[in-house]
Amino acid sequence: MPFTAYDSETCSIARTLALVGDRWSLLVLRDLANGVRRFDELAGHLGVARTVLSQRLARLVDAGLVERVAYRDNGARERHEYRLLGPGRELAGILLAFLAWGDRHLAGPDGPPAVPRHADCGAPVRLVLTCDDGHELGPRPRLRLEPGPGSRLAATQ
Amino acid sequence: MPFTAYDSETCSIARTLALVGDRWSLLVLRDLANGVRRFDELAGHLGVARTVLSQRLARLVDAGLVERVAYRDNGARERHEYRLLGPGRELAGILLAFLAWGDRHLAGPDGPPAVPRHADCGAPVRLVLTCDDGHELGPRPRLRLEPGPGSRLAATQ
DNA sequence: GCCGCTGAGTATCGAAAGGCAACTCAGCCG
DNA sequence: CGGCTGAGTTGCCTTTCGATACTCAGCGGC
Repeated sequence: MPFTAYDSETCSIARTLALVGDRWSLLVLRDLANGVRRFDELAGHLGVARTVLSQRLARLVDAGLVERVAYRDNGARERHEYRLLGPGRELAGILLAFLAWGDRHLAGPDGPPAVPRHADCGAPVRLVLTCDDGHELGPRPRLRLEPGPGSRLAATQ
Repeated sequence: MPFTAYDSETCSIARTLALVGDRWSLLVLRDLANGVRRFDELAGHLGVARTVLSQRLARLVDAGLVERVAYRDNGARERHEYRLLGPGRELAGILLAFLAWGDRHLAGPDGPPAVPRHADCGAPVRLVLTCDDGHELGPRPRLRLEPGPGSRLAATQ
């Protein structure tokens, strides 16, 4: 059965991309993961249009990746900030994969612009690809997607 | 120094997103990694507009992730297909990270729609996050991006 | 008590990107 | 010679994006 026999949109890659696969969502999540929490800070740092930021945050809140939390600065009026929830924090793997690839292929001669570290021990962090037989796969793994229990056949063709 | 002091676009995450961070590029790469190589097959399976597919393939070829190779079916005229190059195959980590997240959070009750396997031994494959001190970080790692040698300060502010 | 400031958005409008359908183009086959 | 097929390109329309301007709520100063 060729790969094209399976519905493209059912795949978890496609579903996840539909949620966060635009130009800005992952950058918003990156900033949230690094302590940038307020609307104007996000807009200023990312350079995203405020309308778009507003929509993206609403979508992320809706999907349960982010929560909107009230706060109050020293005698200022109550405002809201955005914080990662558990599912949002689990996106770290995606962000690290982007980071690692960019470091290998798009970094300038000075080296990587940013290094991810374990917040608890301070050591650099890396993603490792292993298979259940215990092989460690290198950076260019040969692998194949096979249909799982939730697979569906493509509607057309 | 707060995270916002560093230029958002210099980050490898931002650079990689600028290259493949749209609705379709990663799906094209997913299909290429699974043996779908021809323009019409890709267009049909993904449901992407042919114009957009054409642009995306051109960009991927340009960036060196994909090559355009001539082939000839039994006595048909020469045509071209698209194949992953090394840097394109290295995107597997990104695809697997999307897949894993989607399986955890967006899969239906039937389970994951697709399972990634090591092409050599057939065993399922997974991404593991470790730090250089040997800790294995769980699915919700607490980590922080710190400036690396190639970091740059933000232009404004 | 009014004024203006600030953070956090919405409104509006032109520009860019995406999608659909129709057209082109090259060569093989009958 | 005319049609078929794979691989795009062209044109047109719709949706999304981005920039600027406006709103809104409350606090602090005067």
